[in-house]
Amino acid sequence: MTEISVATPQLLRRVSAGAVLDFMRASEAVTVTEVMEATGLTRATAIAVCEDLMQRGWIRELENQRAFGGYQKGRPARRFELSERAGYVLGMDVGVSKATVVVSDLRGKAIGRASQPFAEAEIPAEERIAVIDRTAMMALHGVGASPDSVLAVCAGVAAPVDRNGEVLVTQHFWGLFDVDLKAALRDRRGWTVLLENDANLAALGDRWRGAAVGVDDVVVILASERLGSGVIDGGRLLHGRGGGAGELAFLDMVEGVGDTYGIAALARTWAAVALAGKAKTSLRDFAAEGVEAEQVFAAAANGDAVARAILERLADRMARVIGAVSTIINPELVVIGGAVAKSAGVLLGPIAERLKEYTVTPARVAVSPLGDSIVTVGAVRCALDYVEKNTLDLELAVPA
Amino acid sequence: MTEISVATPQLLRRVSAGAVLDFMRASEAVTVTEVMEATGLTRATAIAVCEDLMQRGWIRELENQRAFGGYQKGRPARRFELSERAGYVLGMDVGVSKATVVVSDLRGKAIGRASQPFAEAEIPAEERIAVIDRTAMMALHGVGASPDSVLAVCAGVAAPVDRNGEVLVTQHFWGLFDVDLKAALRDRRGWTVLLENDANLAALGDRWRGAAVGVDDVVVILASERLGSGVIDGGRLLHGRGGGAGELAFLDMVEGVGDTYGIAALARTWAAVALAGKAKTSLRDFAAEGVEAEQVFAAAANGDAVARAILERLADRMARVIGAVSTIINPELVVIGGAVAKSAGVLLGPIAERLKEYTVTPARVAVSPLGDSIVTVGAVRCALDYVEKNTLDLELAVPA
DNA sequence: GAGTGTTTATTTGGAATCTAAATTTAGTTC
DNA sequence: GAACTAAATTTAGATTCCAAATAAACACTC
Repeated sequence: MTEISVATPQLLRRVSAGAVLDFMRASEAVTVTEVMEATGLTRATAIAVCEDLMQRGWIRELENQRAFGGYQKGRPARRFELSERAGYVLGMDVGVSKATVVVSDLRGKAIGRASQPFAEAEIPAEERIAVIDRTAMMALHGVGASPDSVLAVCAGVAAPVDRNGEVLVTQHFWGLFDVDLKAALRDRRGWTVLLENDANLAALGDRWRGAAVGVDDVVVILASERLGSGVIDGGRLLHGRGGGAGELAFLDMVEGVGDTYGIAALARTWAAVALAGKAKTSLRDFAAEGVEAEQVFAAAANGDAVARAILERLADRMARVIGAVSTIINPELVVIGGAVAKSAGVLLGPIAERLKEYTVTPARVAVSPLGDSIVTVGAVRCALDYVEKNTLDLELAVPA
Repeated sequence: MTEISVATPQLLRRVSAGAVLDFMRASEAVTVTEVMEATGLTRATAIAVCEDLMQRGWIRELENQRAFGGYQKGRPARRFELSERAGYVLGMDVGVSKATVVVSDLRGKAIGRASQPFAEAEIPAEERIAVIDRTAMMALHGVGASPDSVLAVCAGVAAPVDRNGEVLVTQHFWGLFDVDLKAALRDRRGWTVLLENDANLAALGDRWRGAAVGVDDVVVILASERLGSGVIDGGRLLHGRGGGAGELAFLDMVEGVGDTYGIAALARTWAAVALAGKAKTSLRDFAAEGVEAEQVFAAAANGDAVARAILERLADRMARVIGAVSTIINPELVVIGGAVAKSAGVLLGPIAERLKEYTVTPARVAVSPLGDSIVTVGAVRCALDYVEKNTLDLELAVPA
């Protein structure tokens, strides 16, 4: 599509086509009459737009119209449908120890997935990129999709990313390498790569298909190993100056902790301490070392006193964090996400109870059902957002 | 202007007119050629649009073109200019004890002002409205403007206001009366009234004409009597679910304070405590009661030890607040605003020094030059934003 | 002061896009 | 097969844009 700088008559078609496309994304097969009703366009225009979009490859016309619908009379309507396989998007979760890639069609259906570990935590940048690229190619190959058909890629990383997708502050492992993933994948595959903070993607993901569906003001806390959060206000992600919005490290100043550990990390640590100290009681069921967070939750469920004390402590800590967030951000809902979320349900009650002590505007608290795929789900959503916003500027590999 | 639901040819003119208007708002008298260069439109279209806007009354054509510019050759260009007096906006600061109203032209120039005290803190709603209305009429009368020429009104109140301008949570004095200012002024005067939290308006104001010009990620703390803040991220105000975003009451959980006092309130209180306790030393210059915050700042400047200790304490407290904000919101700049701002400059150094202890992403800190007019300045900006966004849907009282 | 050059205003023609209304097409119902 | 229905297509008219040509107003030079 040609670029449009000022208001030219072509802008109209652009607007109309966007409206029709939006409607089709939200529907199954549709008739022209339905398009007219949804968009307010006249029949002539609606048909012209549909034909336009067909030629570009974004939608297709169905055969066998008779097979559809329960209508009886009159000339049978043509039916159009989003060509959900006209292209694909990739959602990536680039963690410390592994890379995960999800292939999604244009309706957001995940149709492929691949995951590959990094050999070690501190491998060189190009090797890291090679692993990521290989994982992406594996995932694409698994669904028989060509790299040319990838319309956008979104990658989540555990570093602050500003709203332009730049990693400014070097932090954690990422800064050590400063892998320029955007340039690398653009050069190798010609892909458009969007970078985003993993907690921010978790927020997008959970708002799309998690506990926060339909909620415009929500904070999603990735709470397993470290605490980080993605903040959505009025449906928009908060970034801050350098992408650092949503950091929760101010807990340090309350408890003097050196870093912001998440639920799983703390459960493990506190359990290990309790075992080492050989306090009066229990945690009998655990091996003396290598205690896993899930074991602590399980023991608490079985009535183990020490484990329950740990959960109490966890709940209080989370209530403090959520209380502070509730006060300053005032979300409607706070979601606890990440791998630990499936266990964290038992914390909801205690957290809600204590929350009132720490804020006068307590948010609802929930756990995300998305588990550890919360970041890739968000990455897919982010890539789809880009594609949906830029559809009419994108060219498909196979238009006709 | 007729409402447009779908993409009709009139939409084009709308877009073009908007672009021309935006350019004219940012310029003095302009020629058609300048409009062409700024908007990309052709001469014919630019002229048509200008004539359109003239007919609606938003711009005017200048006589005596010869008088302008340093150009020499060719046919003299017609010159157009924003009709900055085509209508007015009102910016209101509705405080606990008084109401202030500023009249502004369409270029944002304050041309009138009036202020009226409320007889007592707890007067009935209708009386409160009557005072506000009377203040507005006084301000308008002062500049010879008719109520019909008011295009929008924005009022700042010390209560949470959500992004739709609704006061949800009843809080402080406001909730006691629940004055429905929007409906009252609409019914009485036919005005469109936008409600907004006072700290949010302070943020808009300071970003417009204060210390935060050009900064997209900024937090403005109204810090005189109570602490409240307005958060702007990516140029957009944060509201949260019920308009409560920007509350800073989580300090409570650090120091066990019952409410969130601001700088002036604390300076006064701590000074009074020091005097009552008759500690070892000084504050000699103050009367034993009725200590004012400014006196504390003045005494500190003169080397008074107790006063300096109070400032140290204030700086530490502010550093904690700003530290927490810096971490979770990550703004580029934090501005201290309100009446106390002019004295608070001496705190900037100590605050910046301590800030590093409380966050790893410290923001720059500044004081606002807007003093206690920061809220009305923001209210004017907010009302202008509304007018500028809706210009083509508004009708002027005197078009031709 | 007549000729030349520059800049702007105005007019004309053409293209894209929308709406609205009339006409054709393809099927159902009786 | 005639009447009816709903969708598709065609045609006409309006709006708005761009592009190019023409006209006007002024300055500068000789």
